[in-house]
Amino acid sequence: MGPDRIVWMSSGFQVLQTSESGGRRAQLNLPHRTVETPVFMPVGTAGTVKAVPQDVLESVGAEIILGNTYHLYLRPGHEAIHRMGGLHRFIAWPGAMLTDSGGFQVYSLAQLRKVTDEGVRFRSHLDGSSHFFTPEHSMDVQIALGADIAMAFDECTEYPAERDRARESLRLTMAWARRSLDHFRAHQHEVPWQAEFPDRRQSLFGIVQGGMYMDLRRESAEQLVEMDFDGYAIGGLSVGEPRPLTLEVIAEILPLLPKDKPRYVMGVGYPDEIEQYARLGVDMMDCVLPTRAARHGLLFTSEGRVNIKNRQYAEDMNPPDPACGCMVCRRYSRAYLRHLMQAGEPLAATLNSVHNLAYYLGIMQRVRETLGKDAAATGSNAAVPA
RNA sequence: GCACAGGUGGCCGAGCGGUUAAUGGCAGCAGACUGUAAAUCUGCCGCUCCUUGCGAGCUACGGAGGUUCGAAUCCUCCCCUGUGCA
Repeated sequence: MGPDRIVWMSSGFQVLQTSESGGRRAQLNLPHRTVETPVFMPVGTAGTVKAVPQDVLESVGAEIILGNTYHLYLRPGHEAIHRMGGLHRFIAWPGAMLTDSGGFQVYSLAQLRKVTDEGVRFRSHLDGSSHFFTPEHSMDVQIALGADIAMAFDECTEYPAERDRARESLRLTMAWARRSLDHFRAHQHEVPWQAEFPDRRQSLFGIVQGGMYMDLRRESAEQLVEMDFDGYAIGGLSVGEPRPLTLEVIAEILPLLPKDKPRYVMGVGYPDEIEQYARLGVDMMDCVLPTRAARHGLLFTSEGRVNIKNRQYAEDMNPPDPACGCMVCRRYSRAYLRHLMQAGEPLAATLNSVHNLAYYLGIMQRVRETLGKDAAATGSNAAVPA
């Protein structure tokens, strides 16, 4: 049995082909560009995919990158960015962007925050100053930044979490999802580029939580679908749980999400994981791993992981990945990359990151090709009106 | 030549009579990293052996002696380095 030919259409999302395993080849039409999915999104928290210039991101095939509400609010400030024309213009990135809501920081900055129903009080990791984030505030910041996609303000539940804790955390996330959506709908026209693209609109995605409790997860998905977001994310994964469990949650929840809207698994993963999830029907993923690991000397290659700092590469004049055609592998040797790491040269971070991103994006490219070989013909960069 | 100050494990540098194979830092070796408080963090880092253990032995704080139950730490002589004065 070949892949079925059912095509799902929605405002900004066209599913071109769906495979037997559930994987979808689709196009996501966003205000700043059309993104081919399944897609991997490099993380650019503070307005930069660390160590990689924007033009290089483009040349390795990045179509959409992330920014972070919390970090950009603290510095340089969302209002300043709005005054400068929005995040795209500020960072000179004409492609698509997505901003995370700050929900992950509720998790990662656990030592620096206090959560109440109303919102979260953070102590800035930069200067210790106090800041109160509510769903409404997160929306205001994300609208001011003006990414193509904003995320609901959620609480990324830690692992392990007792059932009561996960339920309470989910209750908060669901209430915040409602408030996020209401505030977003009332203010989404205030994006900095609205005058430039009057017929395009920013999207808001809801985030499924529920810890590792499948019934809570299901409940979360159902409630979010009821609220009718532009897309749906599965959050709270890869926070330390066993990998089979991650897969179980994804496989269980994906079918509950609308087929005609993008599905995004947040914060994953290793190369084999993103391929696996994409073939299962995940349309979007993001992860700091390719860039962070790169800065730490870990390269992902067709031959597996290569810790380029290892002595064995000291005089290895082979390319980092012989099977890779990226601009780094075409030009530089393992020996040189190791030398740059050893010497603490900033170029090491750049070259390693470029390779890893090229590798990740190459994986997704291949997955897209095998999911729908004839999909490209329908491709178009025209944005679809709301 | 005289006067000070010094000579500590690959390097820098603590220790100044006993939990010292010797604090730290760097360098080195390896590991971790999953909606970025991360160019970070963790482990190892004198030699040998094994029953791999808060194991055994050996060697070590410029050199040689000495004092002491015990010395990198105190004393004597010698060698060397830096600074100042001749």
